[in-house]
Amino acid sequence: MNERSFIFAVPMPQPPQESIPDRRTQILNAAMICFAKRGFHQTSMHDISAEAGISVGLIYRYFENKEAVISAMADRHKREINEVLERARQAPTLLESLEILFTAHCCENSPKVQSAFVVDLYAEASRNPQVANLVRDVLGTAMEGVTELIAQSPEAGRASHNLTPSELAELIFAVARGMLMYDTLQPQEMTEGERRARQLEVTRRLWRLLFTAETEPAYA
Amino acid sequence: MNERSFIFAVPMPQPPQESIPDRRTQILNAAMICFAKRGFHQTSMHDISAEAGISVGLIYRYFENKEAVISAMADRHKREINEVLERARQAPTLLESLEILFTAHCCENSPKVQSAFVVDLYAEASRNPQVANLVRDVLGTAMEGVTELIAQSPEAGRASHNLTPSELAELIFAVARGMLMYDTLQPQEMTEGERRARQLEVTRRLWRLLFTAETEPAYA
Amino acid sequence: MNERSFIFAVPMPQPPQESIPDRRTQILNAAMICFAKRGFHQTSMHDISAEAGISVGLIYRYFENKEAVISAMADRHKREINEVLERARQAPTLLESLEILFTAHCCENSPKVQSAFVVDLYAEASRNPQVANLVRDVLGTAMEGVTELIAQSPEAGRASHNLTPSELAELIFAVARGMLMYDTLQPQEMTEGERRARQLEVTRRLWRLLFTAETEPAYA
Amino acid sequence: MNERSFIFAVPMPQPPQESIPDRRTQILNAAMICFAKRGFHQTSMHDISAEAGISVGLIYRYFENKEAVISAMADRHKREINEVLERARQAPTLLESLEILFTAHCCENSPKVQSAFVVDLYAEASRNPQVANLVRDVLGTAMEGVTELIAQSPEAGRASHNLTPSELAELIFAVARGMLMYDTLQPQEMTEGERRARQLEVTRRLWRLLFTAETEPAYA
DNA sequence: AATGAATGAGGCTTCATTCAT
DNA sequence: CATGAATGAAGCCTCATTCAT
Repeated sequence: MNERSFIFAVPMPQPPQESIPDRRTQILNAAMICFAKRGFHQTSMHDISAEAGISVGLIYRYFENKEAVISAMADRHKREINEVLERARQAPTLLESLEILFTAHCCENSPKVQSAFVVDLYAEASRNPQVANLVRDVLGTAMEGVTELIAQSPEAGRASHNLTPSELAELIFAVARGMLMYDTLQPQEMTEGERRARQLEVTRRLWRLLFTAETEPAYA
Repeated sequence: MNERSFIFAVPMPQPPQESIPDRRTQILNAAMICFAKRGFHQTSMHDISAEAGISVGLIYRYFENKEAVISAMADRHKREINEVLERARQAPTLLESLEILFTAHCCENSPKVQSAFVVDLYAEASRNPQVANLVRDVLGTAMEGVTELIAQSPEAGRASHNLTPSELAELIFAVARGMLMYDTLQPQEMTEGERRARQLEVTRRLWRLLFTAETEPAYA
Repeated sequence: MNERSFIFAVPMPQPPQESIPDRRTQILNAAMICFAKRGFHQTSMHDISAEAGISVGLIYRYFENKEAVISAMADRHKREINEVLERARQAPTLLESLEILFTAHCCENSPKVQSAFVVDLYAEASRNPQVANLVRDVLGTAMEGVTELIAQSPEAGRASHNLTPSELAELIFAVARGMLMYDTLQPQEMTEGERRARQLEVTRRLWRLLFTAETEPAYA
Repeated sequence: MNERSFIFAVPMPQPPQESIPDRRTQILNAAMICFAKRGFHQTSMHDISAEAGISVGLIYRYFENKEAVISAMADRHKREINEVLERARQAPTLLESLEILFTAHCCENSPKVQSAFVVDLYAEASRNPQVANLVRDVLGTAMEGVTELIAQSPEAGRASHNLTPSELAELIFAVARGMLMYDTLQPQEMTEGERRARQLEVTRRLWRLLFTAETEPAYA
């Protein structure tokens, strides 16, 4: 949850934050698994407590109610996206940045963003304005970040189209969301790697299109 | 499965089903409104019956259970997409075909496909294999249709990229799904027209990119 | 619930209102028994449903929630008190009127007012303003009725004190409430008759005091 | 049961218990506030601990369970009533004695007897025999005390009725309880003073009636 | 065909009570 | 002595489903 602490916790004996994740995190991890597996509203508080290996009542010491768990989850999602964005910024090329950004949902270590969860989150957004605001906010931040990355990247300058960075970002995000939605249809047995490959295949095709100087590459 | 038709359809080919929508249709219309408004699992059978103006029990005469209503809904969605695809095929240009195809979800007359419903459907697909199969099937058919349209279209030939029709269709559908997901975030007060415009704006940008001969527009 | 209907329903074949008390009444009867036995907040919805011989869910077809059952109960109590008041008005003497009025809570046929219930109602009134209003209203009506009865009764005129009818009513009601509260301490095995006798004994002593012309009776 | 005293009370007889109210008292004070505000069964152990400013667990060090808190509360109530009775005995006239006795519930310093609590106590008595016994005991003692006061008072002798001291006490207590019950209906904003005045007004009317020689006041 | 009363399992939440620290 | 995290039973309420009318 706070990878940042690695920077400061170097000489410390036992960094308890890492080894014993606090209860909220434990519960949110369990909730994410359940939500991804069954959806928000199909997940019972008992499901979460069982997944977390604690009693039902204990959840209520850390969250006011089920709604609050969903909100906290959405909130954490926001923070995670921001972290991913941060990492994406540090990639050497635009393409690599985008690959980091758009495969976070299927290749991160276990209890991270999962496509089913994100699709559910959008579905929820359509009826819960609070969730809608949050998702819009996440999306806005991420889009700004990418827009900026594009504006600064040398590839974008050489492109053959006349779309603005912002328009490009919009297209890129649309394709990413579309592929994430598509991911939902893949049999659950598919490995993370396969999912990731499938996503990248299509996405790469798009940005090759967007950020390639001219027709030359293919038959040059 | 229009039970009515057994009674009336003896001598005549097939007239009354359309004018007097049968109970199943009436129920599915009501269900679509509820599903779009509240989601599958937030919608109670009572909600549907109230929306349809009938009793709860009556729904069970036409559908085995709630699950069956969702399946039938998905099924109808499939048929509707196929109809839209048929209409799309008859458009004079590829661009127009695509516009027909990709705004069905926001500009059709009332109880038709709605973005929240489709997003929910994908979410459902991720946990219900039957729904997943159905959605995959719909998607497959539609993609084949579009692939074919592209293959036959003159614009595609003049394009500056070297993507196959199938790859292009994949990209197009990804963007469409992505924009549909985005639609979910729009305030509910937005009119159908505004939604449609928003969707098309981005989508058009994509195909202008895909189907335009050169940086300098085709007519230069 | 509507004894009044006797007036109109004379020639009818089968007066269904009486023989099959409607569900609300059935539930309220059960609730009264439970409330008297265990108190409002110790009574579970399951207790009520079991006492009524129906399922828990059914209660919710007739009452929005538990609170609503309590309110309806209080409301019915109000109507019952008004009926008792009506009967009391028709008694030949003031004393008899008062006896009717103040023994209703312990001598009526089964699911009627019970002292534990009334005491609980007052306790509830102290924290639920809605209940407080209702109780105040009942009390106000009853006090007005009694004040009027006193004002019109010949006994009151001959009394040796100089208290107004309203002051007398206030005293009478205070004693009645006090004895009702006392009733709460009686072992539950005590019969209705014994309870009634106990109440009357003290109450009679009061009004003999209030409505007797002079000291003469005792040692005349 | 002041465990503290074991530590300090070795040489001295019994001084510190009073100045530093022990934990039990602190808890009971908090409980009284909660019980009066919400009723026994609406009050959670957490409510009490919060009101007392201690942890929940600590309550269990001093009371076996919630039931025991209620019992102890009732017990303390008994002792308090006895204290009041003692003070009442020392008043110069019967009227003054009674005034002391019957306004204890609304004019004492903070965490003392409160009408809502007493009404709840009687309600509880109707279903908990142990509480019933205790209340009966309190009442019996108080009544005996008052009966004795009446028997010894010169006013009682001059009265115009022929009721025995015991019968008079019974009437007086009934009115007092009745007014306490009535107090429950008063808006919570009413000050202690107003409540007290309201109570006394009616009660005084009664004893003026009981202890006045004649229609023409005693001094005519 | 149609109704809607009825059921009861199951979900959310609270709370008395225990116990490791 | 004191804390408050933890448990789990129990209460309120909803809802899919059935069935007599």
